[in-house]
Amino acid sequence: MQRDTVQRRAIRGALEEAGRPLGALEVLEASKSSAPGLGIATVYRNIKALLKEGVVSAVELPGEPPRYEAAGKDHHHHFRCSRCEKVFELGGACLPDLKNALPRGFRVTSHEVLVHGVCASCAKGKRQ
Amino acid sequence: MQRDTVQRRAIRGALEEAGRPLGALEVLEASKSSAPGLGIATVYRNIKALLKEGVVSAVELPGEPPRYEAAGKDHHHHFRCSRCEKVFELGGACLPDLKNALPRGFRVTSHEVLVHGVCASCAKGKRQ
DNA sequence: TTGATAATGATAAAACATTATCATAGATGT
DNA sequence: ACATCTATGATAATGTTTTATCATTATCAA
Repeated sequence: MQRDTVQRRAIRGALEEAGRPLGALEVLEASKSSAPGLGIATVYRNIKALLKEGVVSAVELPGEPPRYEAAGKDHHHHFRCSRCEKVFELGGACLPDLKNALPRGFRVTSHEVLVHGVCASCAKGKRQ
Repeated sequence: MQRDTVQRRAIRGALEEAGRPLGALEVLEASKSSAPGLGIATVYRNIKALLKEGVVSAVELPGEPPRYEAAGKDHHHHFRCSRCEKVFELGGACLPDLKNALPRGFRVTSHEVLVHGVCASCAKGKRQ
């Protein structure tokens, strides 16, 4: 994974410009305009490479395949629209101090929050 | 699913007495003492039935199969030990008001929090 | 421009948790 | 105890996402 290809640029571009985490198929769709004929295998290959490079990070979700977003952002969480199933970034909301909630002896390394609901677009009754 | 069987009682008992959410295989293990020869299919069948009855509820986790816990508890979240991979209940910690963090027009229906870390037992260096 | 070889696309295969199948065992009402 | 018919256990099948394979294409240094 060291050559500069249309596909690779398209995939990386799609992830960087999406503004929200994308699933593998979403990446495929978003990249097709700049890389016609793009195949899903190439999407997976490049996502994996971008993860290893640290350019992209995975957003794991309960019960469904991971989304991917540009790495290096400030700490944030996510919102999943139950209607269109898109995931959005959610800045500014975070957990309070956990000390009192933790059982004795437990050590925290990280945490994640997922908010469920309906996004603005879907709430307005739009198709997507 | 209307007859009273050893297997059914064992599975339900395991879930009610675990004190933490169990995965399907954990349920199998925990139930085997009271129901020798128990098969995984029966575990899945009964978990499904217990879910429908509302006796048990699913705890969905990012990137791995759901755990199951006794239903009807107060709002709470979960802690996952990255060493033994067990999931524990975490009472008392919750999100602050989300109003300011939400994009305009987004509606919230629910949320979930998962705290990652090391449980007391693993932190002490125990095997499990 | 060419040659070496990495990357791609199509698709088969893998990995997984979960569900279906089916013969048999066992719970229930009489 | 009997007859009925649900629940079980073993395992094949499914559904889904991801990875491997491999012939072909395209990048890039010389």
